[in-house]
Amino acid sequence: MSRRRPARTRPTRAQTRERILDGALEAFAERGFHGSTQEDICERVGLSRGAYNSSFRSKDELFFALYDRVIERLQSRLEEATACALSMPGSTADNFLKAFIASYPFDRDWYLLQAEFGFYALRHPAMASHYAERQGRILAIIEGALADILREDSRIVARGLPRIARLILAVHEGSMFQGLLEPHEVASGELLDFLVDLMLARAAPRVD
Amino acid sequence: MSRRRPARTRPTRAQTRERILDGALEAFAERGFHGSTQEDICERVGLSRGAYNSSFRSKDELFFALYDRVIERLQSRLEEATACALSMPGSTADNFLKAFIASYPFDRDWYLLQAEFGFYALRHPAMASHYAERQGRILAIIEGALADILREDSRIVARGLPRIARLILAVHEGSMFQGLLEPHEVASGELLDFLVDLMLARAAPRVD
DNA sequence: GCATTTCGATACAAATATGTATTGAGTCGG
DNA sequence: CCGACTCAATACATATTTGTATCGAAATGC
Repeated sequence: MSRRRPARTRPTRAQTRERILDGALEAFAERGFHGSTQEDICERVGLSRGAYNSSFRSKDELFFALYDRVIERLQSRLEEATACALSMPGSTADNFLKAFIASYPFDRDWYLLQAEFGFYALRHPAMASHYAERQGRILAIIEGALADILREDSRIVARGLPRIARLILAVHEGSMFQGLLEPHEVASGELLDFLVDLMLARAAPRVD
Repeated sequence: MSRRRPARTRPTRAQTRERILDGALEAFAERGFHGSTQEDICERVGLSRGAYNSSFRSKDELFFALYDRVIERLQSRLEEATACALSMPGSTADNFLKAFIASYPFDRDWYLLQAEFGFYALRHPAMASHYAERQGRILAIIEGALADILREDSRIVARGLPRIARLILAVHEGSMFQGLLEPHEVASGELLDFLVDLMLARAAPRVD
């Protein structure tokens, strides 16, 4: 059949773009934004700088492309986890919170990269609002989930959902850092679980 | 008198060293480690690269020198605050914790720099243990202070002092970040105070 | 099939950063 | 005072890194 296309021997543009982003994720996580070079990024995924420069106009453009990809993935991941956790009936606030927290990415590269984004934003005011807006969505997801699951648990809700969401986020970040620095000292999720215990402490927090 | 020395017109070596470190603190905070150049650092304090290269053999050497200076300052600051807070008799756990927390540096440059150190450590395993050891001292200070002031408050202590200290540290870091990103949304110390409220919540955190 | 276009590799040019060498002013000991 | 020495500024050489230009292979449209 003349219609038959020869098997594709060359990857599509989008595919190589993704590969470059993969390399950038690794490189940025390992060496930071300024510490990563084109060569460094390309080597990791077996491409040449030609592909890099053909796909991205500048380092900043790549950076923001990667940023969008990461945020989108996190967002859908959290939304999915929330929907899933909310769908199982009869789960307690405690269960839900821990399940939700467990859905957070405890991934080294991911954490380092998103921290990199954060510090980039802190250092470039123009970026700050953009980043804050994205972070706001994450906070909104957390708040929404909390509001749903804790509807009756007024002793929690009364403390202010937004602040609780921020606290969860803060502990997650700080805890990730400590966990990566001293893996044997801090288990992933440990501090967050502890925080949840504190928040949900029954009227009589048992002392043993 | 022949003994009389002419007034010194040239700064001592140590003084210019300190000035360079000052410039580096600013530069690293604003642009990060890799993003800062010798020129950048020197300009901020009105020195030339000659002074830089005369004072430090390499960028890494400067980095570690700055690191030591920063850690020392934090350590003495926390120790002082602890001693001071402990010395006033009759203070409640709540008061103490908040006073202690207030003594933490909520300083933008300082935070960014120490974060820079942290990520440097995460990325250079050889540095990690060194950094962790320093952080361990900070944690020990917090633990010690907590142990002293909360001696009787077993419902807190029973939860595990080390974990509490780590939680405080984690919240401080995460809270600093959020506060710098959205100053109008998150007041400095707000999340830490909130955490303390959670931990010290009276047996009946009932809301009404 | 063949011409055109696309994409990625290689080669090249320019900019930037680091570290060394040199120079001259400032300091210290006799 | 005077020579030896120290330190910081300037000038220079080197090394990286980026971005552009060019070229060849591969895909697409007629």
